[in-house]
Amino acid sequence: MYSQAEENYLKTIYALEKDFGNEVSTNLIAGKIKTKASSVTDMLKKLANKELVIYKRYQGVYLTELGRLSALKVIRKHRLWECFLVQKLQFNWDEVHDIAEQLEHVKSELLINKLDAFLRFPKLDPHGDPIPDAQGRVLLSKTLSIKDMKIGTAGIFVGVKDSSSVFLQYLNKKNLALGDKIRVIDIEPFDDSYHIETKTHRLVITSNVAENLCLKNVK
Amino acid sequence: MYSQAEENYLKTIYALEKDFGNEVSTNLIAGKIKTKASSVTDMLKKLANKELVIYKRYQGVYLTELGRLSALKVIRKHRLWECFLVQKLQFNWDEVHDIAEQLEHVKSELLINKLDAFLRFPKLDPHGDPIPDAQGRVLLSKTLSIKDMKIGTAGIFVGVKDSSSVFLQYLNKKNLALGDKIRVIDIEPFDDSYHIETKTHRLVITSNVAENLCLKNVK
DNA sequence: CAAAAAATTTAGACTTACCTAAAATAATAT
DNA sequence: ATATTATTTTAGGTAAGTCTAAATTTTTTG
Repeated sequence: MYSQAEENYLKTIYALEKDFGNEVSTNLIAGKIKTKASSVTDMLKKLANKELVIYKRYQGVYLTELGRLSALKVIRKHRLWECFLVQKLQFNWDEVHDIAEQLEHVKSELLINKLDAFLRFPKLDPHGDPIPDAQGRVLLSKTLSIKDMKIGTAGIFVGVKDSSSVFLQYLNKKNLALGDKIRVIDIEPFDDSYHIETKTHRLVITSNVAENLCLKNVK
Repeated sequence: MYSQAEENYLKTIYALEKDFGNEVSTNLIAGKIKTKASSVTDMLKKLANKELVIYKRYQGVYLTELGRLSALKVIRKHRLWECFLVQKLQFNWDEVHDIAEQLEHVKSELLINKLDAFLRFPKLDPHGDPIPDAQGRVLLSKTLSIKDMKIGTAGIFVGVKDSSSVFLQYLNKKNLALGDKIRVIDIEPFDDSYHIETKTHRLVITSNVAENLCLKNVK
């Protein structure tokens, strides 16, 4: 099977393809993985040799079908472990990412399928992300980031793009939780800040935050 | 913290000290870890630099107090994960060792203490081995291997020394399970084989097997 | 469209944890 | 007590994954 480093690259490339379209650049990967561009280049060559990605010098990469499925296996493991940590071990949603980053590399198909059953086949992880099934199928729910919404529209807060503990702790502090109905009251053109309101309060968020909140439309 | 390789050495040295007395030889470690003696020498120097072991060239090693506590932390994690796998995920006792070998290296004190609580603070793992507590305290239950028993005596089968799947599957096949009362009927001096009986059946085991079965005396 | 800037790759080096082969030391046997 | 054997260590090398610095290619810009 693949090394931890390889798995981390696959997972990252998968996520970046989703966010930035199908050709992912060396620097983008380096930024996400917190490594240097030269290290990324080395790894991309290795992944290309194993037919996990298509890589052409100076052109960026994208996953092959094999690469995509391999990435989804890692993502499946990561999200199932997050469910376990929150549902069974009573962790908060802002504490589980780093631990799941380790657990996702444990090798055993049987283990992950038994874990899936133990958790009663959850469909979403604690951050609202869909969990791929054993065959690598994922629901792609069409959610909007607040950045894409017009003034006056509302939606249900169903997921975050960034699941780092800093960001989630910020949301905790601001009393924003999955399931909340959020309405965009105003967008300030000067600094691109968003005025939003929930059932209980109003607040101002930066566009950076707005981008990381995923809402599902309500009519 | 320590690398996976370092943790594996600590765990192995701890186990070997128990079995073979306090000075553990390079070759013994190499045998257990399935590596070469020269690699062991390299690692022992590294562990000695970190004050985890006392090592003198050609003299073998033993753990320092720091080394012993570090080893016990790894062992604690290994055994708690084994409990989880058997009790919660319905694994058989012969399937969990290799998976626990991976899980034991996941770094998070909080995780392991929450897991401990989730499992209701088990005292023994599925192979009858005691689980160290968060402070590194272990029950050392005085059990006998069948090899140390006299003809005619009996005991309760409470643990195994070898938790490899091959050995545990052998026990399954021979219908020997933890909790069984086992009596030594006869010892054949020619080949050092043991004739034993349980409530339900009699069988002959080699001294190799006898050595790996731990019994608790009944009066 | 050429020059400057940005992105990417190459070259060479480092660390960890292994390995083989040879040398050194310890244990055993005659 | 010395010679043989077994064990352990040293020396030198490999692969994975990272790094820095320099070179190359692409993109941007005046």
